[in-house]
Amino acid sequence: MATKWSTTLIPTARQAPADAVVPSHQLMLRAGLIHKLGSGVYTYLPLGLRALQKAMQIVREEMDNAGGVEILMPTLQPIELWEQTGRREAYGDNLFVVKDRHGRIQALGPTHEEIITELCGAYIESYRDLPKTLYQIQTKFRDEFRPRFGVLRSREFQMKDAYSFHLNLDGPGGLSEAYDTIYAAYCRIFERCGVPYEIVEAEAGPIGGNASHEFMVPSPTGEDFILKSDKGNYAANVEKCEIGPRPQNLEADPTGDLEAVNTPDCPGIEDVCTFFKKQLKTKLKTQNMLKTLVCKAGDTWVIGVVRGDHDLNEAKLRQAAGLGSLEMADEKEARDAGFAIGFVGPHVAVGRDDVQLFVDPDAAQGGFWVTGANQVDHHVKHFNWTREVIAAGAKVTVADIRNALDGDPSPKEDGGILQMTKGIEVGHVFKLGDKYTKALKIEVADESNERVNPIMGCYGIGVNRILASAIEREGGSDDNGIIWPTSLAPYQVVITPIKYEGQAAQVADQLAAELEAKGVDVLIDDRDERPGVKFKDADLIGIPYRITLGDKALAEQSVELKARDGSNGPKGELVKIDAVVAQLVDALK
RNA sequence: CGGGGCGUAGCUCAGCUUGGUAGAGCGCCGCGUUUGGGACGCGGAGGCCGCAGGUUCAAAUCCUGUCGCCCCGACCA
Repeated sequence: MATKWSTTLIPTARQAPADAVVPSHQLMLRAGLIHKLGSGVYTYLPLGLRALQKAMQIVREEMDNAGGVEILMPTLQPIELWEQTGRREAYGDNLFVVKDRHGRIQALGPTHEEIITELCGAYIESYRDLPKTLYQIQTKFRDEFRPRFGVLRSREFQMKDAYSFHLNLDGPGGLSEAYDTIYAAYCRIFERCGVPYEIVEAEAGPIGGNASHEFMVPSPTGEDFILKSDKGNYAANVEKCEIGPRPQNLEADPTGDLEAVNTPDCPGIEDVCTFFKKQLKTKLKTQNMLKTLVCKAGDTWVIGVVRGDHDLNEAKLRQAAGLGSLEMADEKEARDAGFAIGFVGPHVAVGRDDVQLFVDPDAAQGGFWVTGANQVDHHVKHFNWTREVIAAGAKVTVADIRNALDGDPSPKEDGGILQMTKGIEVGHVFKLGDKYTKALKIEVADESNERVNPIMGCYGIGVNRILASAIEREGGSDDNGIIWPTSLAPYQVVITPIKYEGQAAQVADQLAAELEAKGVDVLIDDRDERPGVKFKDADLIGIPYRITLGDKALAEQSVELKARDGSNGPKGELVKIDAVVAQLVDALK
């Protein structure tokens, strides 16, 4: 049955609440798709739910096509599982934790690797049971430090998460095969949803190599930074993006004698520059400073040096050091170990055999450098690599350890230049390896009856982000409101009688029934409102086609058909009543 | 968690500096006139001025605390 506007709940608004700052958020509120209950928590109203369900159904169909089987796992998860995999710690405050009446602690699932792995352990015993791909579409909870942009970063959201289990990485039934299959399914999903997307390489994790890709919808409101080569053959998240070869020169001559400068209370790069300008009346640019970051891996200190205006990429540093894990050092611990945090310079490595020193090519240069003096409240100027570090007996390794920037050379070494854009992450595929099966001690018997940990892949899609990005996309909205892709639109057609009575009401009901019989979702605006209000609302909620029933057209046995995207002209076209259903069904294919 | 800002009608906001009967526009209800792109007139409803203390004869307004929300930043499978 077609829905009558008067019976459903579509609270449209002329103005968006002041809270909303990005287009999709404002329009989802104004069009009555969602209602905010608290920070990062939203009710899906009828229109929003219908659009969400359309997206879910597309995801479901394509996951099924890709060989996935649907299950539904609990939101409430025993904290012990999270402790066993070390992720209670790793997830930290982002994990919602609740205590039940018996004092047992549970996590509200932000993702389900632990749970699916436990499930695998319960029922999958032999290589004969593999491979297996299971998925669910479910509400996830993350205690985001900063929810924002409406449903783009909320604390409670809909996610499709899939997990596959395998004995091997390669070959038939291997992880890579499932990965490629789901990768292809994702392409179909986003195509069907009508959202433009780009696939970028993402941080690979334990397996390394090409083990992770993100599906991004290009948008200025995206929170992820993507770099693309202008040659079109490379795209990566900034977390992962490699930079092509850059010249280095550690042997350059000093610019002067090393000189200490008293820089009280200036631990940061900006602080020092400001201090130089205000107190010393000397101009100092951030790119003339060396940023020296202290990281720790086990008993070894790993020090990364990048130019003051660059950002250290911890994953790159970890790889350069050949380590499995690495983190920024605890400040107190580092101080106790003799690092003047905030005032560290590369020459701190001199005479210490518990320190590995790495420098980014852009920082491995001659010229005028200011850096920490390895003494609180002091910096040095005229720092020189050869004199201060190499001749002093410390070893330094030059490596790509900083985040890529707009204009950097492409790692493909083909003269390509990296360009930075922003994107909304709507999907992520990831080869996990045996991280979880190992941590939870899940084993299956292989062909020779050896007990082995299966390897896993995980594959996520942010379903409500699909909706937001459909609105954020180029052409997803105009001054009048949303313009839905037909596949996601809550209704494909809205029938707008100028007055819902007499012949107009009859024709409206009849057309609605015929369209519904053909599988088209129809909304009838039966409200007693002025035509202008109905038109504005129809535009705002973004239904792809509007059939307008007015006296003049009806007198000619016709209706007006107007496409929301303007594709059949600003005024639409006149279509005979007995032809409009066929024409619409055709257009909606 | 650090910095900044905001909580007054369903929404957008004024009023606060200089304490003295709580306001506008939109929305809502009633009546009438209207009826092809967010109509008009008249009449109305609706607020513990986020909450709790304090100062004062008197607090939306000043002070303290607290909660909520937003923005920027650090952080982030």
